[in-house]
Amino acid sequence: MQKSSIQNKTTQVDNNDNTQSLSDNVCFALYTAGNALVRAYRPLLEQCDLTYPQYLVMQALWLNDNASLTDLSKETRLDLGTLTPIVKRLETKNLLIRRVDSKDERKKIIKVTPSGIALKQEALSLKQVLLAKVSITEQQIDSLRNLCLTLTDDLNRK
Amino acid sequence: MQKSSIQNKTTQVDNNDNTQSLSDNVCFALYTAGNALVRAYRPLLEQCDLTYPQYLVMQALWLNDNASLTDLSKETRLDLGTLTPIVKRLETKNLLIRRVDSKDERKKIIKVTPSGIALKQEALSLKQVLLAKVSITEQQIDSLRNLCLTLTDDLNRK
DNA sequence: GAAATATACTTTGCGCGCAAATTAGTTGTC
DNA sequence: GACAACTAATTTGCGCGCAAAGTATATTTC
Repeated sequence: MQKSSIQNKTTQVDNNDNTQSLSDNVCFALYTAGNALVRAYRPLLEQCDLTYPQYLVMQALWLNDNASLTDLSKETRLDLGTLTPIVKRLETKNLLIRRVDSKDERKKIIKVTPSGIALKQEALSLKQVLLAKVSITEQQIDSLRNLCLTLTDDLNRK
Repeated sequence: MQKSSIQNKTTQVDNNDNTQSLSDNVCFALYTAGNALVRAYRPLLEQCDLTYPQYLVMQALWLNDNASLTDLSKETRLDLGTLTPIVKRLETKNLLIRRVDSKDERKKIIKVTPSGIALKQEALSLKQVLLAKVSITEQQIDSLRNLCLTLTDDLNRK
């Protein structure tokens, strides 16, 4: 249920810190991998004129069009304050339109345009290009994915 | 050596995309976990008056003081253009000083101050607080760490 | 030893990511 | 139907993260 005692391997009282380099830290590894991912995606997504977060939003919409901003926020796990300007930029690129929900005028309904739909195939194929650079097995990728999802839920809890 | 053929499970030519939600993507999972990590660390690091990247830099220095900016950049995997302002902020917080290397006046040597050293114990203990929220086993954490490191190397290669 | 090349760091510009404050519309309570 | 409480989206402020351009010092080449 809870983490086991954290100081049973050394005689030092407080510093059970066997860290020799930052790479010994999950946190660092995770943080760095996230940065590397976005960096690696950048030149690929450039040909679609998208940033990675913009790409995420488009993916969410390709799966679930006509979502409200709040819906998108839940799906992408991005803050509303982050999402608003991203969606606005995608609108100026003509990939989606935002209209007020007539049933609830606080809500904005986001709808992909034909241009936005046209981008789908090309953009989604980039994932294969990226994964081709990766040496780990599909099983490991799956394991990585699940560990990340669990960790995210753990960290978001309370 | 290389990824196996990518279209042998479906009859569709191009869209072997069985994605039902963003969570089916490693990339999304990784990106989200990185964000969740920084978000979860924020309130903890607040009592040290550090951001997560600033914390990373301090950790690097606690392990290896008197490093040049380029050394720090390699250790933290952060761009020099990212690092410069971070280190400046840490200097205004009196946690480190920057001085020009007398042997090579292009280099800046970064040295932790006594205040910076005094922060070490408290700051490093925060990791336990964070990990206590996490439900995955130590083995899984280790596996996650290694997968992230491998992935990072893969993505940074070429 | 002057010119070309390389290296170390800084600056600029832009897009996040998010906490906090704000605006506007909706629902609940009386 | 007025007022309070809530919800949806926007705005503001700040610190990244990094590509690209700029500045200064070192090294190489001739």
